[in-house]
Amino acid sequence: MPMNQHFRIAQLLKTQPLSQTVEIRGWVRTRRDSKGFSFLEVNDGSCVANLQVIAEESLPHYEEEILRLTTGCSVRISGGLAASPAKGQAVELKAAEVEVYGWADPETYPLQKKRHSFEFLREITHLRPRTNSLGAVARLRSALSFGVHRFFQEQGFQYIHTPIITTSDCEGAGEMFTVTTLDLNNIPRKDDRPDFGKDFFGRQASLTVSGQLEAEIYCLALGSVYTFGPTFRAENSHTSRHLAEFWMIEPEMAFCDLAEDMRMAEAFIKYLVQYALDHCPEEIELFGNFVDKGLKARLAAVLAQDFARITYSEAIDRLKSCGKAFAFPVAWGTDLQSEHERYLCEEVFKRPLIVSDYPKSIKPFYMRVNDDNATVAAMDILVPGIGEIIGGSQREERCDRLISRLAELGLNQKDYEWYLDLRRYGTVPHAGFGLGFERLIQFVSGMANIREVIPFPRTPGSAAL
RNA sequence: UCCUGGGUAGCUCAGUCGGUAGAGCAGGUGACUGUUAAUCACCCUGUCGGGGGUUCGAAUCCCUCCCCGGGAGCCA
Repeated sequence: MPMNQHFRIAQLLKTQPLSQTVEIRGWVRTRRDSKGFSFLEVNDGSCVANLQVIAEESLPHYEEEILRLTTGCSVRISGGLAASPAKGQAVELKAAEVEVYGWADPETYPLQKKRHSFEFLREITHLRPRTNSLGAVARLRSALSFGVHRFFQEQGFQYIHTPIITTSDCEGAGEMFTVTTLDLNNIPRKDDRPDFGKDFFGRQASLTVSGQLEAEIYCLALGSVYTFGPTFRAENSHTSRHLAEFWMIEPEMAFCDLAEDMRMAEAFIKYLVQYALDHCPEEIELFGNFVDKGLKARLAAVLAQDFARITYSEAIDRLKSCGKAFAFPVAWGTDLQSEHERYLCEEVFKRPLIVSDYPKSIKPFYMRVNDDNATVAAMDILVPGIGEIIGGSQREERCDRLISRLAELGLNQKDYEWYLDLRRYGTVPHAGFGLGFERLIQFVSGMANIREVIPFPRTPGSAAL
């Protein structure tokens, strides 16, 4: 029994302490009346299942209170747990006492005893976790968060808190949100531009788009590290897989090359899928039944097979020779388009796919240049239905190569001196990747829209609560 | 930002050729019932996204604005 003196329904259903007096606290999902008594379905958020409560008419306030209970009312109920005589549940609670904490006027309470569209539920951000599906997502998210930490802790990684407010731009990651305390009605200017010298930090600061560069610092001191925190992109993206605020996991490993990076990433995803199946079987069952019929088979397939692997150059050859007409032309040196990735991942390989060794011209400065001097040691992991879920690379550890890459890309070396120091002093081969946590939850749950897998989605034009 | 589909009852939607609106679910009342998406009967609910225009007459046609979904780009 937990410290707060009442049973959680999840535990109750698991242990089934028959003929004991127990007390539950939760919210009424539905009420059905029968001759002489009522059935109450109570959910306390601990699991998908409700507990069926039998409330006899002999209970005090039966007419005035119990017969008025509707979806959403909060209650405390104590009584004896008994085997249920009817099908549908193993046990039920014979109420001896029912106390109503709060009513929920059925005329105005938005949640009804029926299925709602996810679009509608998005409009009631503050009530949607009370539904079966969004509650299940919340539990899955919590479990997977813990699973992330467990994986890395088991592997000897250290958890690093990289800054949320940053003054370094992880080039190529996307548009940044500026953090400022300047008076927006009267912005000080210098040389016809805002004078960030007068701002809070004495320079322009932003919300982080990636903790990678900072994680490298600790990687090159502690060996293997990871970050897990909020990340912000000010892109005007209107899709089912982009958020302006999302959570990213970024491991960074010293003495590690791209091959090992890919092995680690594959093992990580498989670990989390297995973790979800082990710790959230009822939630996965629910998603499989109501959200995505093919979910369970797909997750099983992910665990059973190795991820497919292909280099960028091989991918280009494959796309060119497949005879399929694409809206965007296929040419070496240009980025793979969504349709190309989907074709390879969903039609050719039909499983997660790792594409590696992209042209250096389309990748950021920090990726390690391969011996061909044309490609870099980068990799993306694509999964069916979602697309890119991981992007990673071996980092350029050779100081002279890094300096020439900065110059090639027209970046100011002065801004990266600290980063270059990591190569000047005791440099080591190292690699890492970034996993979009919400995309992972989408993949594991089958939820089609990323706005359903984060409690409070932030997208262009929308930041409720 | 571009392409595309939408906005009608609390929710999900239908609405023909332009003639001021309907179903299912939810809700209310009653009946029945160890029920479990309960069942049956009856009842209630509308600024048809906003504004403008065409017309005798607009949910329907035209213009415009707002909002939402899906796709693309960008990426995780």
